[in-house]
Amino acid sequence: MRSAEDDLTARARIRNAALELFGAEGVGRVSLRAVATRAGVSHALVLHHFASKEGLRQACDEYVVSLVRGGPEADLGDTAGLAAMLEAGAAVRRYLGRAFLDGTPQAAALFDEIVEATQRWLEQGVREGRVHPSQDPRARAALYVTWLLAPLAFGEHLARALDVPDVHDMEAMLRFSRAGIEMFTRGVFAGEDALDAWDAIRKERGSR
Amino acid sequence: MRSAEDDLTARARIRNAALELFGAEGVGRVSLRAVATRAGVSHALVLHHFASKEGLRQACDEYVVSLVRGGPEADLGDTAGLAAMLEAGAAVRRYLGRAFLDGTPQAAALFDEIVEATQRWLEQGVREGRVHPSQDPRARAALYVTWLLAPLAFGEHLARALDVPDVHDMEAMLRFSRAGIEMFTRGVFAGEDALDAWDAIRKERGSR
DNA sequence: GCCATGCCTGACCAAATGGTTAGCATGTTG
DNA sequence: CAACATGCTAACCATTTGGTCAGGCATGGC
Repeated sequence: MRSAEDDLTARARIRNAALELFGAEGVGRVSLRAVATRAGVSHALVLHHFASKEGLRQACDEYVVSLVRGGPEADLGDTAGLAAMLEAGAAVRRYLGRAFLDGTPQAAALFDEIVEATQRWLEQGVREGRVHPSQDPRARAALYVTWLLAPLAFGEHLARALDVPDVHDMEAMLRFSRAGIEMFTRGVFAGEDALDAWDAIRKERGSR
Repeated sequence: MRSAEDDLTARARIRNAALELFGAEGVGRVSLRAVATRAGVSHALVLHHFASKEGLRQACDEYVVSLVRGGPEADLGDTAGLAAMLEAGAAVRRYLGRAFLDGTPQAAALFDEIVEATQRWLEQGVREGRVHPSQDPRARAALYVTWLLAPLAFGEHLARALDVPDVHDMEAMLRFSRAGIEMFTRGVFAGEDALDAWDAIRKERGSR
């Protein structure tokens, strides 16, 4: 791993080091010195390249987001575009999870893009009869994306619940993606009770 | 709000202040001094009561978790137990999201509990015919919980996608919970294609 | 009155932090 | 060769940080 890192420019090495540390500990708990040490450079060089800690953080954001964008946006079909995100290294995933929680502008933009693409994809599916229509396509797309992204934030706990070392072991992914597809295909609830209950609440509130 | 806070013990006031700040900014970026100022006490008192920053953080964890546990665990039916979590103040929600991401022991234990209760509840539903059976009940329960918890981590983005100021406005909750129930009731995909595709991948991998 | 106890603070400390500056190599270009 | 940009560092700085300590100020029991 080190040997693979050695031929990267110092700038890239610093960015990678920051990515790992920020992802693992949270931006606030990581000092520029720690980043520098991990990248094998002086802490002044970090500032030289990124001007400030905030600058470094933004660079990380942009880099990660560009990693996820990767291919053409149009192929965000199914879990495809999202898969790229989930297949990234553990460090990148943790970083992304934090970026979403912190609500950095880049993460927000990325989220919006994904929702947009997903909504188009779902509506395309509706037209082709592969996807059920929804009363509120926008809300469904947003929530759908949220669900697909959820393992980013809860991966560690998911892994523990499934009793695997890492959610992104192929074995684990297969297992819980199966559960996900199952729910997306057949739903969870057998009857319409929950929907009816919701409608009742809606009506009650509407009449107040 | 101040007047409501005034009659709390200083210890509680400090804890609440920490909760808000930690949730909003992340533990690493919040200083004990900032917490003290917000609570209207000296920063020495924070240490006096909680011994260290880590102590304060643990106290927050325990408090938040106790809030969520609230009622008897058995009534974690449907979204009930989870609703408590989602209905908590924005600050508590953000804090929880961070706690899950950071993987604090208390958060991990809470997650495990919820998964356990949810699995029992789902299996009960299966026996009563209200819930579809699953090939892998454990994985389904874990993923289901993850999905219900997802708004904790992505609430801000969800709100933006739905164009509401806060995901927990009643209006917004009704809207996206409807979408969720829709998906949980009817699924998303109309055919079994995705399931078949998964089985194909499974078979291919298994034969390698 | 007086001492004990619990809540609370100001002053202090060593360490760490983000950031600046001057300067050292190492090319590269005229 | 001189001039100059580039990548990099050591030394330094002001500020902030988590944490300690001695003591103030109530309250209440004796």
